[in-house]
Amino acid sequence: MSDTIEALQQSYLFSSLDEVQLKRVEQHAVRLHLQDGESLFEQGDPAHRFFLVLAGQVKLFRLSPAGNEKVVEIVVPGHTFGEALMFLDRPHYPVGAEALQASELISIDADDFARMLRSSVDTCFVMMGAMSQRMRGLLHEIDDISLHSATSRVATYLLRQCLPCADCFQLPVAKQVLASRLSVTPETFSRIVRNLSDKGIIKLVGSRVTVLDHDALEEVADI
Amino acid sequence: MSDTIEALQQSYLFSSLDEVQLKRVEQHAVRLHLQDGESLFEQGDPAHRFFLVLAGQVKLFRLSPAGNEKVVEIVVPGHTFGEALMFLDRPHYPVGAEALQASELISIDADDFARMLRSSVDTCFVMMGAMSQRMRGLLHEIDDISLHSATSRVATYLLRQCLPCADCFQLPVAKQVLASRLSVTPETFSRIVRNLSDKGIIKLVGSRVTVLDHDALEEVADI
DNA sequence: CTGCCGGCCTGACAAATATCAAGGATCGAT
DNA sequence: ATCGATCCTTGATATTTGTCAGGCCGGCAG
Repeated sequence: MSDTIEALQQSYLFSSLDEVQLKRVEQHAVRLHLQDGESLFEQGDPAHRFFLVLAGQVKLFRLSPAGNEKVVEIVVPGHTFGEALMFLDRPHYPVGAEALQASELISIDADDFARMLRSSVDTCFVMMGAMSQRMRGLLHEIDDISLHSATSRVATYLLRQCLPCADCFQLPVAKQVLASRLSVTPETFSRIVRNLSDKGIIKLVGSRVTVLDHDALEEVADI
Repeated sequence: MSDTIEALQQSYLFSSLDEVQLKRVEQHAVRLHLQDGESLFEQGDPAHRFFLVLAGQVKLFRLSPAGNEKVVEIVVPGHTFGEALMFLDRPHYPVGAEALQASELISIDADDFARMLRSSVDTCFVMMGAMSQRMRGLLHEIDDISLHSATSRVATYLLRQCLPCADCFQLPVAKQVLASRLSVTPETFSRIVRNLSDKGIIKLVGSRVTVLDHDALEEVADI
């Protein structure tokens, strides 16, 4: 079995497809490599393809008219992006995409995939489940931005990151990118982190974070 | 043909269903009436049903731990809400819902509708299109909140509202609700509107808005 | 080694927005 | 018409966060 098919199968979006369908997807799929900092598409470009990340990191971001950038999502290996657009009439990417590291992607033709979807209700349901979850995520973000302070957002983020490991982890991206993801300026991010350090709630060395006082951090997060 | 079926047919979500399917949906559908201010469900309630608004207005909102409220959407007749949840595992409403006026709704059983969806790929596609659009809306809102000032948001809202009619319209909801929808406090909303009035860009009498200087408003909106 | 560059931190300051408190308008019910 | 409740507006003040400018540090090329 081809490399590409194997990679596809491991992503939940394609998990309900049978052999024939997968082969068909593969025929319209293209592998591509992005260098660190390379742009994949710009906000507003017509959207004929969607993507699966195999390795690396890709940031999705919106630009303000003034040129400010808000990172909406950081896509990591195993995840897809842009697939929800194929159900719109004349789809355009609502965000820009740029690699944060050297990255490997598979790019899939949207029209062909949509045609194929018509023969797999199961995959439609997988798709709808995925979209529903993403909507929940977006809603949560709106909630976060409009009902919580910058400090609370940073604290919440730190708590989430330290869930899997025991109170200690690496920030997965540059601080300025993270700051944008959390809708604060790099300066404010730096100050908030410093504040938490001063209070003995966390320790930060480079991009290595240690949560010292979990309860206090939850207090600040104001969940 | 029954009242309910007729109402369903007019909503895009059900537009691809045939007679039999519609009848089936109808059997699990319930009409309900809400009084002004009456709550439909609370944030966190298990979500077994979704809704179609026939008349009135329903606000969807999130609550912060401190009890602050952010209006996420104001649902008007012909539109559905809550349907995206049926693809999640153990769905809970991520928002609360409350009538802003006396309202008429149809409530539809989610599980039954989902079962029926399996026999109508067309409707799946309608559904996915709707979800995709809603995601675009949410993304736009994130953009709005994090990349634009309160003034810009208010101006943008006013511009959108005056698109259909010629520079003159009624605010569809109480100002405090609108303020929350735009993620500002009622006080700030009031001040912004006053500011625009003082500059001769708009005129506001009660809830009747007249846009006097369209260009200037676009300037402020900073689209 | 040395100097440069990018990312990050810090301080002083400015701006936007929220908060608190009070007064005024509006509308429906009596 | 009057009363009361609710919504809206306004002013004074506080807070949060952003902006600008400069300095620091670490990695990398010369």
